[in-house]
Amino acid sequence: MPPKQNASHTYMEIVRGLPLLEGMTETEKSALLGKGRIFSYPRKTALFLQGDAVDSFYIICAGTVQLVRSTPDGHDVTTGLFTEGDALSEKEIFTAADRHSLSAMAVDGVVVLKLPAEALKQSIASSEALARNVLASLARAATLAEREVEQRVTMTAAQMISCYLQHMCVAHDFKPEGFTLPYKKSLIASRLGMELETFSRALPKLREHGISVSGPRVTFEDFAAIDAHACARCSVNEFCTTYKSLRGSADGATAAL
Amino acid sequence: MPPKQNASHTYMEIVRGLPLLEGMTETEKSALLGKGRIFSYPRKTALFLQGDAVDSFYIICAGTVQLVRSTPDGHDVTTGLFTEGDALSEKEIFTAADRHSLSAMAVDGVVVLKLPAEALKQSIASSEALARNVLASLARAATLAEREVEQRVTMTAAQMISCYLQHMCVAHDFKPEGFTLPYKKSLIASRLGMELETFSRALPKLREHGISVSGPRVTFEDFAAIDAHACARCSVNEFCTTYKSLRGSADGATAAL
DNA sequence: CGGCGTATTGACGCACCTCAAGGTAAGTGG
DNA sequence: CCACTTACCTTGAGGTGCGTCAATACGCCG
Repeated sequence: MPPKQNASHTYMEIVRGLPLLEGMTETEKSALLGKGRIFSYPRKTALFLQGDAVDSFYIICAGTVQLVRSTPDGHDVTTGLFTEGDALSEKEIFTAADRHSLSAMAVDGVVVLKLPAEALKQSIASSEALARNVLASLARAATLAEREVEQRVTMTAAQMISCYLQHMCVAHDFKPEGFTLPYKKSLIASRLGMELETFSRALPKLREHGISVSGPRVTFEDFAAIDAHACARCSVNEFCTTYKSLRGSADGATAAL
Repeated sequence: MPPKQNASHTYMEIVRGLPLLEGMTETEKSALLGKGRIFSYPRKTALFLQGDAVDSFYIICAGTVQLVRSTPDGHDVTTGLFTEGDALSEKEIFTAADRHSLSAMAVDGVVVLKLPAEALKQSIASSEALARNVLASLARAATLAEREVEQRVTMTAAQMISCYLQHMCVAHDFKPEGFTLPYKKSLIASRLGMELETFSRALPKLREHGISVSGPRVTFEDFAAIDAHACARCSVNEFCTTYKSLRGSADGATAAL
């Protein structure tokens, strides 16, 4: 199923503003982005599949993409969820892997800017700013992945969920007083490397640790309890620092509940 | 305990030949390496500790370094083992993290070339070849870390050990017909994120899957069984491809046993 | 010899997986 | 409008792999 092409210009504007391109001159940006085109993928379709040639670089303009590996015994592992502003397959391009070892599936309707891998490589050679940004982005990805390994070893399911919800709250700029899960629970469970049943069973336990979840609705109720349960072990938690200032008022709000 | 300084020149020559510096001119190499100095660290001492400032880049000339995170509840997780030719703390330098979140411990006597982080950044800006190499190295690190997450989700302890031994065999250029473990078993277990007891108990099971381990001695006995047990699930396995040619003769050897 | 670091082995508990049976909620067709 | 389906989630019962604690064995060196 060939992806539909989309002529919209607004997406290009979104892309131009991304941190990944920060510091590049407008001419440099144009030189790079001019070589790309906007594509859209409907729900459940693949941007690329395990085994496909690595020839493109993707920047997500809208929607959510899931990276999945299908193991020979039929199990699927979601290795990452990416949304607006994220880039895809940088790693593969720079490791000089010629085939994808993961599939990228559109979780919902997805719009991407698709660039030839060569174009990215050329721009990196000519733009020092881009090189710096890509380096930083890869380094960040590597660090995050390493932390995930750690977490899986040291934390229980409930703690991982707690961490993930906090992370999500910051990343999507949700209000800690209450927000709705942006993905299906099964998708989140898969992302966290656990079974849906385990995920489901862990949610009620979270209430004892300061987070209440009913249906798709999440509320952070007791910041101190959240901290004690998960933050202390989770080193990647922007939540703690991000909402440190909030915490005074949030405690007040909790008292008022 | 301040690290001893070592005046040896031969280490510099090792470093000059590393893939990481491949493609740089001799002048570029000298400009970069001239800013570094050789240090040696005795067994059990720290190159840097969790919380230290990120100010240096390390290239290991000899020995083995263990990256560990100490969790608040006293558990240690080894996130990586690095040896001659590997680089340390690239990730931290390029994520612009100002503090180390892991400690680096010398497993045995370790000799490193220590460079100021700034020197590396400058050289990257001026040498396109170096920029490419560092990009590739980070991308590779990120990919490997992601694979590890996957493995931890999908594989049993025995399978992870099998994969690790195969990987080790290739990385250290050991003979598959028999080699001696280069690290203590407790270190390997820690690296694989499992308890020593679990590791110990898994070893006898490996015999049924084509790998026999007695004491520190490892022998790959049945390539087909190894494949069936671990390779099919382990996507990072250079072993399979590396020894594909060997396999015919190895099968012969197995038959002869 | 005794002490020390390292590895093996056993018994037990817990966290998670697996299979299976409801239970909602939204969409579909008559 | 209501039965029916489908997708998604919850809940229960039972199994298993790994962690934990504890006892024991092995190799090394003083």
